[in-house]
Formats: sequence, structure tokens, C-alpha cells
Amino acid sequence: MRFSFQRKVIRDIVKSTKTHPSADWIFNRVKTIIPNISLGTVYRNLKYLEDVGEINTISDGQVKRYDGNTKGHHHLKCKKCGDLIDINNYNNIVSKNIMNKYNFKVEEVNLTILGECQKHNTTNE
Amino acid sequence: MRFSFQRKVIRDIVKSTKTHPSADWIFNRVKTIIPNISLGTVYRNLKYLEDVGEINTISDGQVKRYDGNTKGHHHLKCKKCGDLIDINNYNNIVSKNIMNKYNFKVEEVNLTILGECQKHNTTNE
DNA sequence: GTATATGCAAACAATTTGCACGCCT
DNA sequence: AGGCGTGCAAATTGTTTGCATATAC
Repeated sequence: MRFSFQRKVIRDIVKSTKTHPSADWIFNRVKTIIPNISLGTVYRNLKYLEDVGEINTISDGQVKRYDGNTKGHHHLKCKKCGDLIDINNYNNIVSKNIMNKYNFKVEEVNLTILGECQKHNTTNE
Repeated sequence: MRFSFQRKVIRDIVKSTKTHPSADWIFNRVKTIIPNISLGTVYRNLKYLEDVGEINTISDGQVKRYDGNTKGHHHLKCKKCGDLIDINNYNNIVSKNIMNKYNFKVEEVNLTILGECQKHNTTNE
């Protein structure tokens, strides 16, 4: 992999961020390090990093979110504040027989559980 | 629910389509019945129908797809042709203890299994 | 009769792309 | 030197919205 400075910065930011940021968030973050970076470059590199398997994307409504954690894991998504929380449960829920029943070759499993996170989940309510 | 003719047609099309169509596909379909319908009306009604719980949406990359089947179910998504296939397995995979562990109130569960559908899954390969 | 829905077009938001220039090896 | 990467801006794509008119109840 060829590594420009901007690509490296973008990669590092995504890898070190646990909040599944959007391209725009990443763009602003990168700007603090490379003030004249362009949005196009951020998008191009995110797409590139996704293509080579360095990062994953999660499509969240109209917005794509980027996830530096490519190890199989799933998400809790809070409907109230939009937070995405990683979970490590349910990592092998999909059995091989799904392939027999539907003749479908499983490559990835994406589980998102929607609801309310603990911020809104206090004693009352 | 108030029912304009266009709303009824849109609802019926989504309800009777198993392919999880996009707004654009629905728009073209509705046009065969109401030639001068506008895209805005289609979007407004899809949003309305979603709000009242008549249909569900699935966000697929940049595109929203609409699903007339609101009964809990999951999807196989073919990476090659983009087809979305309904499955009825795994309907109760998420146990209550996810709430204890993460203090998260589960409301919806969204499971998408990505891979290759039977079209590409023939004897060879 | 009045609130709600429609058609149309313009506005938006997120992302992609063409182009000329720059930088790495 | 040659190719890949960049910044910039314009283009695309998908969706939303303001407004005047039309329709449902």
C-alpha cells in the first residue's frame, strides 16, 4: 500500500476512533493536522481504505460511518442520540445451514440492535 | 389515516413488492398508474407510511429501500447483484441479557447477512 | 369549509469526479 | 520520468422543502 501523509493521517484517525465517525467528522479532524486537506481526498482515501479492507463502513440513513475495527463485531444503535456502541456478543449466530436452506454463501454478518442506550435509560422512564 | 389516491397506490405497490424497492423504482411504478405524480409526493408518502408504521425502511448505502413487510424478519443481501432476500430465521436471537450487560433497551433487531445468492452460487465457482 | 395532500421546482446534503498540478521513488 | 495522490470546484445522486393550487372528508 502506497502511503501519502494524508492517507496515513486519515487511516490513523479512523483506526483510533471508536465512535464510528462520518466522513465529515473525519474531515474536520484531519484538518486540525493538515489544514488545507480537501474533502475529496478524505472521501477518496476512505473508499480506498475500505477497498483494501483496512476499515469498514456502516450505512446509517443517508450518512456513511466508518469503523476502524474490522474484526467481526456488532452494534447497538441508540435511537435517541444516534450513538453506535460495539458489542462482541452474537459473533457466530449465523450457522452454515442458512446456506443450505437459501443456497446462499455467507460472507459477512451485520447485526444492529436498535433501542435506547444507558444515557436515556436511567431509573425513571 | 387519510387516504389520497396517490397514497393508496404507493402503499399498495410497496406492500405488494417483495424486492425492497428504492423510492425511484416506486416512483416509476406509480407513474404507470398516475402518470403525472411527482417524486416529492412519493417521498412524502413513503415517509408518512414509515412514520405510521405501515412500511419499513432499510438503508442500503446511499439509497433507502422500502419494505412492505413489517413483521420482524431479516435479510440476505447479495453482494453481486444487490438482491435483498427475506428470511424468517433468527427472529429471537437477541436475548434480554443484552440489556443487563450494556444497559440498553432493545427495540428493534436488524440482521443482514451479506454474501452471494444462488444466482451466482451454481455448481462451478 | 378547512385542513391536508399534491405538483412543481428549487434547495439540500452526502458523495463522486475531472482536471491540472505536485510529490514520491 | 512516470504514476499515483492531491486540492479545488463542478457534477451527481438521493432526498427534502416552500409555495400555490387541488382534494378529501
